[in-house]
Amino acid sequence: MTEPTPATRIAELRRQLEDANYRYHVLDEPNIPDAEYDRLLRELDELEVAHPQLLTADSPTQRVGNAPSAKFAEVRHAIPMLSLGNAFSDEEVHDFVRRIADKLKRPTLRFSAEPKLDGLAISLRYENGHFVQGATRGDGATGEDVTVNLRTVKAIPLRLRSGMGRMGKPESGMVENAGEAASPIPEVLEVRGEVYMPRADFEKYNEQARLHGGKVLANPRNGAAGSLRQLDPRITAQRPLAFFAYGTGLVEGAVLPDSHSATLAQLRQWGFPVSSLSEVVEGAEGLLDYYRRIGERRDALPFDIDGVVYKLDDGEGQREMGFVSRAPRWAIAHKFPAQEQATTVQAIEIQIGRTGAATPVARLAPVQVAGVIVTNATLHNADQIARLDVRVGDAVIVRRAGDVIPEVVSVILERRPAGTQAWQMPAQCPVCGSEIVREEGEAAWRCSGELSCPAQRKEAIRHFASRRAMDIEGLGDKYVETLVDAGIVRGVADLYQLRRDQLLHLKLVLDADSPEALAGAVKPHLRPEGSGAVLNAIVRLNGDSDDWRTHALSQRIDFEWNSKKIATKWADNLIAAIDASRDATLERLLFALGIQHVGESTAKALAQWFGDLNLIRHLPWPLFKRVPDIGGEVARSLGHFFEQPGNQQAIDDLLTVGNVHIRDAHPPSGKLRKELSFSKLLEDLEIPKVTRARAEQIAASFGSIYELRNGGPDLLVKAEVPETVAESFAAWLVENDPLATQSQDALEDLLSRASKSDDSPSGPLDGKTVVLTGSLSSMSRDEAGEKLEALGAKVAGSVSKKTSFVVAGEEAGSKLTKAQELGIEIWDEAQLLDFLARHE
DNA sequence: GCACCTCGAGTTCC
DNA sequence: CTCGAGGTGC
Repeated sequence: MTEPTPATRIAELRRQLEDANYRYHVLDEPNIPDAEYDRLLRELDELEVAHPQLLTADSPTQRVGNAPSAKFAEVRHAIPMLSLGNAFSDEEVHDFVRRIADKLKRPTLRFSAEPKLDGLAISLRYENGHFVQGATRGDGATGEDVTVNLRTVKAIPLRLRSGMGRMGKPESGMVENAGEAASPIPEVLEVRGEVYMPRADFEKYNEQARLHGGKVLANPRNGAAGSLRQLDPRITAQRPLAFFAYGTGLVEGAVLPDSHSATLAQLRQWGFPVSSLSEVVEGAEGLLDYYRRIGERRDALPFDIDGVVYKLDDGEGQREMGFVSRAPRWAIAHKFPAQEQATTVQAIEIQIGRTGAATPVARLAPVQVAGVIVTNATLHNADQIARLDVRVGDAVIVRRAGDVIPEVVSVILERRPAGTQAWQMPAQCPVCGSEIVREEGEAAWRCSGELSCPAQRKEAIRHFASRRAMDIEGLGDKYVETLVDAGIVRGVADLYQLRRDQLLHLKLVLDADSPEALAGAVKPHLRPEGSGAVLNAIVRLNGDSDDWRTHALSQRIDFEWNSKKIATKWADNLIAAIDASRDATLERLLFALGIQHVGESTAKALAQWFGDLNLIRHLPWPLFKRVPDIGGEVARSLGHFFEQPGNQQAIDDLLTVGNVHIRDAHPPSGKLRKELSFSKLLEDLEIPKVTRARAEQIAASFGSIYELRNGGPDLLVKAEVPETVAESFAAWLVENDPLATQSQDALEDLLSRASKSDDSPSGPLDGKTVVLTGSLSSMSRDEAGEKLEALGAKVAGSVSKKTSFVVAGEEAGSKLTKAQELGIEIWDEAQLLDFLARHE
């Protein structure tokens, strides 16, 4: 036998290595040991180095990767990568099948069912059989070019197998075989699939990472996604990534079989790993049976899955069903219920919210649920605890509801330790000691301390500064906490008087966390001087002026202050953000005040109808009911808020001392004026004995309420109003006097100005109700909402049959599903942009 | 008085 | 995202 030429040896080595890869990743039947594989790879590498002219991009040696690229290029998918509708119950699967059966008028339906891997969807492009480009799914239309990283994934073939070579023994698996005939290699082939990290490899990787102090991956899914987004492919090459193909995109120069199962078989022939769990089943019963069988095997599978996917198998049926938005009507993802775990309750604490609501929270022994460590879980309210009978020390089942928020599902009673006691809502607020009370008929218990409770005050300030309210960036929870504890900020108006030096001192307090850290920076001869109120605050904060911290801090402050070593950027930014928030819209300010039952939507309505804070803050509260969607409860709450002198003072402080300016004050809406006829107004004021009929009678005789106010009861009697009613009226005026003086101005203002203003300008979306869901790539949902509102639309938060249309972005969830069920028009981002462009 | 929309409020983790 | 409850129309 003669020595082979380098070219033939290289070809032979590549064939062997590719074959080994194929057997390992696709057939799951390794034919050579890892060491042998490495030896062949090394030999090939040496030959290629010696004969660089023979090196090709698709050689197995090229998987290791090259130097980092600066950034990923964008790749436009020739055919968009779809998203899938979701089903969570048997019922929804039946609906899905029924919809198809009805439309196609077929009694039996064949589906291809496969597990839904928890990884990262990608698209691979092959030209004349060579892997040329790979991209992430991105927004479905455009993804990122991660070709160099995908090259390092050994389960992804760099060249298609022609279909002529040895295919191994026929699969005992469930994929329908397309036959052994040679299939022509398409000129262009896009393969869609999922890159994932096998569980065992993920564990092994993390074990090594921990050993070497490297970065530990959070879960296999994040591991896969993070690995593909590495700028340096050499890092990706070290990550244990795998791949399964589940479909195709653009195909040119060849015709694929016209069923999903046969397409999968074809992909397998070309050398792609295809899940051997794929199966063709019939009807809803077949799907549910498949779902159940996979569910039973879920924990034993070598990879994470979050459900199964059903696709109508035949291409003709798929084409007839078509698409809704970007989701096919012929496929659906059937999700498994949120993963559950057992753990123990270490404590049940209560949190006090902005409104004083006392919410019990379970502190749990840390446990991993669906990929994240959970330590807290809400128990919603006392009723929920009573229903579950959760006790401290109990073993409980925790679930991440909707895969996000952890909740306690049930108690494992068999494991309840002896001597536990039923949990009870404490009688006093753990923060301020005020009584915790329950309103008649309400589920929530509340701390009665109102703004004297530090917890509520902090929450109120946090809310005030939050993004959707006054949007003071940089004022995080921790700073609010410390500012309030130190007594520097008592109410929201104090924010507007914060000084830079106060903030700098504060930051030192927060950053100092160990005696050593402080001591190192302290120069003994530097004594605190002139730090005044802030130092006092620190002393108070530490509770003890002899405390080491207080001494060390005061020294360090001066030292750092004098040597100008304090990081000032945060303080400067915060001051600037506070300054910027001085220019506010009425709507945001109203929302920021944190009035109970007044959220964004109600704040907006109030701003639009009344237009002026002075009017709103002095209005007799029953009049608020004239605004659509405001009823007795909300009106009363507004009244209660504005009746508190403290609140009025806070508003004054904001406007005068704080110099907050309302940008969009305007006269009241004309529509409001129509609502407020004199008789309706009288009725609204809820004056005892002034009934509807009486109100009409009075209104007929007088021009305005002020005529009455100033004329007194005699006037009423002259107008043939019974004396008892007149007396009641007079008594009401006296009773409401402190408020009435201001209310008179407010009312007068309202009545005199409202009639002059005209009403909302009309737009192309007048009267339409729009719901936004999912994420848009060209703008945020908020921005899109503003633009739609500018055109006259009402942007709602949930879908109902009143919804005019739904704008569905990426990863749209239940709202899209609901819109589909209700048959509501669905726009994708392109349609929205097009519409906005045409109506600017 | 009931059913159905909406909105408000609270919540976890990275 | 979910739950509870307010508002409104029937």
